[in-house]
Amino acid sequence: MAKLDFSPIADTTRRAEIVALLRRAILTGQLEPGQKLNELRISEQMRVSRAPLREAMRELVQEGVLTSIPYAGTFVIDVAAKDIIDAYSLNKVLDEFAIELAWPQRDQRFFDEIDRRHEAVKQATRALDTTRQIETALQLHGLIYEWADNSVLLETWQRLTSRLQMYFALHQRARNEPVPAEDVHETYVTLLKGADMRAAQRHAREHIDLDFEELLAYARGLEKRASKGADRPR
Amino acid sequence: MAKLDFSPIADTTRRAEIVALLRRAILTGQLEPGQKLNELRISEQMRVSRAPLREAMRELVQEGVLTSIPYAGTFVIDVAAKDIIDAYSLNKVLDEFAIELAWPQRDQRFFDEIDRRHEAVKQATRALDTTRQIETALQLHGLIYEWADNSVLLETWQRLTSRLQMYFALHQRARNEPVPAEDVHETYVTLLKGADMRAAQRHAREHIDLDFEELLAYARGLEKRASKGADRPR
DNA sequence: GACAAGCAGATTGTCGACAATCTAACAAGG
DNA sequence: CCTTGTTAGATTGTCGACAATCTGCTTGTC
Repeated sequence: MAKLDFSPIADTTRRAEIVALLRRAILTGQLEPGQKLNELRISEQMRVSRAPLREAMRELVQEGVLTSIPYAGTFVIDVAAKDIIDAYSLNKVLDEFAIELAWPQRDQRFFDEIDRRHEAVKQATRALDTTRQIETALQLHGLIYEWADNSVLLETWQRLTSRLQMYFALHQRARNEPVPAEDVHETYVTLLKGADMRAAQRHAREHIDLDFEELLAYARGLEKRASKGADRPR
Repeated sequence: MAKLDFSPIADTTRRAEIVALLRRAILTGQLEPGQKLNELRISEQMRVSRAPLREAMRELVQEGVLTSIPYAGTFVIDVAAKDIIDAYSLNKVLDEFAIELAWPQRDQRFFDEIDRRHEAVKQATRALDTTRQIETALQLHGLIYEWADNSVLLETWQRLTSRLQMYFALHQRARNEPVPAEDVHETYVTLLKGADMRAAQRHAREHIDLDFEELLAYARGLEKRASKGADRPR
């Protein structure tokens, strides 16, 4: 028998598709922070009943990108500067741990995959597709978590990533500029392929801090105009 | 005006109550790993329709204590030795981080609270209430996370805690013995109140490793009899 | 004009019924 | 005997309607 391994077939429930649609809308910033999600309106737009929509929303609430107030509504989470700081500082700690775990696990497939993902980032950058650029950059970053062989860690990082992606998307949307054309991941990739684990860990920190400053500035801007804005939860 | 701060009123949705009921049943081991949750049966027992029950299940799936396979069912997660190892090793890293963050935040309320929680553990131990003992011990442990002032970290730890509580409960149930009467938390509490942060971090690691060995032995037992057992997902 | 009571509309939470899918048992064919 | 096709039963996924709750406006009273 040919040794071909099939990937699991796609989820065929409406719920799963709704989750994917909503998540995408939130993480790309099409749904703004604080915005209320009207069940009836969305269910009509998607041509779905409210039951699977509500279940999907429940998932996203637990995922941390939505927040729900009984009998009031479900809202996209608000983004405060503190949230971004918190997420980033935790991300640093997790990164260091992930690199440590993944380090001895690196194999040929790892090196192939890192190049593949790096290439995807560069391609998205050239195409000026900011949304895709964020996605691919996070996927590149996620490689060490996938190789760390710690399911809980991977899960944790994926949750964290949801928010990071959202923050970055909001940031990009806000400044409304073309993204940097140079390749900021070159060093990171090189170090991950190298022999000095400590160096890789150190760089992960510094590299993160780089983007962080910009993002934080944006978050501070958010703080200021937090009072106005219609549809917000109390 | 008297400066009295009211606590938020209780959630009044059936969904929230169902989540609490199910979570408790799972975390105390009343629902065994791998067991299937029949929606119709449970909804009839709880005198609730399937809609809020299903929403509750969706939350618990995202929380990581249930797993769902479309059109097949929702199951209590299986516990493998690797899962316990993964959870614990991540817990170590998070503990170190939490202590670091919480350290400068310690105030009188912190010291009062740590004593209060420590007392609760001792009381549960004296009462031979194993379930409560696990709960209170984890609450004591969670103090540093609450004081760390990092919402993402706290959230992450709470998710992790769900599983730890489940693992411990299963362990206790399996060995079916009275719990140790001595106070294993004495040193931990003392160190957290002290002045040497590094020592506290070091102890957190070692203390964890202590319980860990026992738990892991139990997990290995689980591995062996993994093949049999009826109601399991594939 | 200020304020409380009450009403109307909109929205969320819950329900019971129906549709889609899976599982297991059985029959038919090689 | 093994494999494949069929079918009945059980279970999950989805729907449309109703109940509970919230919000904002109006009304009446002082």
